[in-house]
Amino acid sequence: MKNYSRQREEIIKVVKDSYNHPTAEDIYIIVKAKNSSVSRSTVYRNLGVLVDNKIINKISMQVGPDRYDYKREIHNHAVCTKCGKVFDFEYHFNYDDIQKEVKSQTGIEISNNGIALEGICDSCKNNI
Amino acid sequence: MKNYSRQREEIIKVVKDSYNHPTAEDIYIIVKAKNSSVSRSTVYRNLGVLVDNKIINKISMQVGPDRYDYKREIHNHAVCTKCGKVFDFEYHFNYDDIQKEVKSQTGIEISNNGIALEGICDSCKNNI
DNA sequence: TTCCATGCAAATCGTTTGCATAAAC
DNA sequence: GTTTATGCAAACGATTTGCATGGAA
Repeated sequence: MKNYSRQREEIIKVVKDSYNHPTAEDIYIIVKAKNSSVSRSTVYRNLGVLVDNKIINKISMQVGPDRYDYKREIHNHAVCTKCGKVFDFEYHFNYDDIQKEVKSQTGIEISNNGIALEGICDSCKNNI
Repeated sequence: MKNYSRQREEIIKVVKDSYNHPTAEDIYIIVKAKNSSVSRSTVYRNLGVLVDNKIINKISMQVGPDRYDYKREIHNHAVCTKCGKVFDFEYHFNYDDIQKEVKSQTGIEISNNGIALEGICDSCKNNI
């Protein structure tokens, strides 16, 4: 990350303070509401930079726009493939062992971000 | 799934015969090449139906279009977040226990599709 | 003869890009 | 003063939709 900018600071703060896996648009709205001017492209550009610098995670979705998550302790995600809601959950995966296995079988060096699983949430299951 | 159609049959066959996690566009090209006429919308519509009917899986990507995978034995995916390539790998996760934990912590009923992990593949790591 | 699926083109959604201006260092 | 970031609007890629037509039960 090169130059400081007010916008970038604001964006980081918003993601850090959001515990609900906001979308780029969510973040844009919140930053604007704080009477700080930003443009959508600045939000997208900075989210990209922050992901590259491993300050935040990007969660890609089966439905709807991508979501972002500030990196704290490792935790896992359960994503609803109907409505796109994201929940955190705890589970003791053996990350080191998994990492080693994946590396040897596929060559992929997995990022230690927790594991994302998919399914259908309660309210989606009932509202059909 | 309601009515049979030649196009749907072709699409299923193509996904079943592809072991490289094709995109909707890939599938469209292949079906057309078999001199069967299809439109892109038919491909997208049928892929949606097939996912809903749990005949195929949809893999959502951090980069590039979604990919599809015919459902066979359970296996896991390792996805490169730079180039979007998808690799299969084997690992003995305790799916039942994970499923139970996720359900009780989040309310999400996870689909038994294997687990997808993300990272950077060998060739992307070297080409920077 | 009703219902469902197709094909086309237009529309939509999320995101990226080019370019001129402004701010950081 | 050179580099890097911004804002705007336009472009883009992937996917969805409306509507008229064709095929299946």
